[in-house]
Amino acid sequence: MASRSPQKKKRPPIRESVYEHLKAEILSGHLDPGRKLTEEHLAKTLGVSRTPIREALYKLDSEGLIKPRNKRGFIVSGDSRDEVEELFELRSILEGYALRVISQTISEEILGQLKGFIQNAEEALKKNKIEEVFKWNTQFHDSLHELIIKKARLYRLIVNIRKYVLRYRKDTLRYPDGGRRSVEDHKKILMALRLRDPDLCERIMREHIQEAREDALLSLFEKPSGFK
Amino acid sequence: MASRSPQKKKRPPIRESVYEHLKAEILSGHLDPGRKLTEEHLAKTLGVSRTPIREALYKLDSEGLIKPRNKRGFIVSGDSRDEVEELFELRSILEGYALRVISQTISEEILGQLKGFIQNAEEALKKNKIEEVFKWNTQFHDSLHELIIKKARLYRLIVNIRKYVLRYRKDTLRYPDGGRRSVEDHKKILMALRLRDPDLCERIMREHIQEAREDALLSLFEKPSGFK
DNA sequence: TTATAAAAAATTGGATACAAAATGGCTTCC
DNA sequence: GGAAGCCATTTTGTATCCAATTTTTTATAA
Repeated sequence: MASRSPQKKKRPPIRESVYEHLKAEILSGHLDPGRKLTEEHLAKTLGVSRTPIREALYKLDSEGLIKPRNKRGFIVSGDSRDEVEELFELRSILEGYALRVISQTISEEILGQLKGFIQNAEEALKKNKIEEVFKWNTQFHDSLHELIIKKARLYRLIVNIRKYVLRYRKDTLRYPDGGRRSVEDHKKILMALRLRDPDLCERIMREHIQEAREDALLSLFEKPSGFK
Repeated sequence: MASRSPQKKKRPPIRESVYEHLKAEILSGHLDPGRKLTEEHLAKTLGVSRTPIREALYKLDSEGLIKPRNKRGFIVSGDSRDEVEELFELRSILEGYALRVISQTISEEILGQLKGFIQNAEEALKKNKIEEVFKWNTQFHDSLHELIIKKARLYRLIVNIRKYVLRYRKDTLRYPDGGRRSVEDHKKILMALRLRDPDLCERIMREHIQEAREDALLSLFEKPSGFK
């Protein structure tokens, strides 16, 4: 144990920093859809060589965040209405099934935690603190996801998609009634979990996410004025 | 018209050939799980530079077919029992939902085609031509998948996972009754589609794939003798 | 002015070169 | 004999270089 260095002196590879950076830029909306990404430009901007840039771009491509244009670099994927719809649809399938599984194993303790998150969100709602509502709602979902971490692929899929659509959800809550309905849904989910009824759980979660989908589509594609 | 070349003289990139090659090797079982893959060795073996090798390896990693070992290259992912179970579980979720969607839009013409595939499989079954049964069963599923090609992400997910587990399915049919049961299931699926009952469709497809899962697990982890 | 074609510029794909990190074996000391 | 430390080897990570391809620009002619 003398030779084992106590602290890990591993620098993360540059390609990963680049990947995280670009991903954050895209998901935050800082890089608009349609934006052209060329290897050399990125390399110069970020001060690294093209090699790690390329590897990051390929990874982003495989996740669908950017699209290759034959030999003309990449562009940031636009979110067409259809694509957004499909993302929410996928979420509803996967998280619906996840809740079915969870309903069969969840403990009283976790149920209590979930109840707490809902109450917190409800209080924040009364005070009209939208950010807080969002925070507690996120906590609610994250806690559920943790319960299926053993199903690694399902978990990864859900978390990835969720990250991807997160940017749409914040707006959603701002819509009149959006926050309240969201909290109501979570109550229903909790109830279904308490009943430990797998079919009901799956159906309710699907409905919940489909509802979020409608709100997201509304806020995305039917903005009153200056969009994009 | 002089400048426009009549035939596309696009060579596919080497990284894709490498990717396809390695993927095939892994899925066919030619590369055993646990096998070590180093960039340089692969480069020398395949006669290309490390660059396309790396890009292929990263892609395989993102699909879970190989795993990075800190700084010690990659190894071919083993399929633990849990992982195989989860793959089939995911398939059952996704394809179940896909069938639900399909049931609402499928045409009489396609229904006729599906019926044909089933009959072909049935005849092959009578003649004990396992390869043929497998072929027609695959055709049956592929035809269904084509119907959701518009939902690009769902389609890609399904096709990818299906490719991944394909290697287990061939064995499955060899099991006594495996082929017959499979064809019976397809008949049930067709019936549910004819009824255009979304709930029934989803449930039946899930059951069908869960059944295939059981067979695969049996053939994988309870082989009578010399395995691996 | 417009269309066409050739040349120039930009950009990716692949190969190679070099540096850093990790492992494995070897030596040495107790 | 065993353990600790050091050196050589292996292998990845990044940069740079060259070739191929595509786009854009420019020049020329109708």
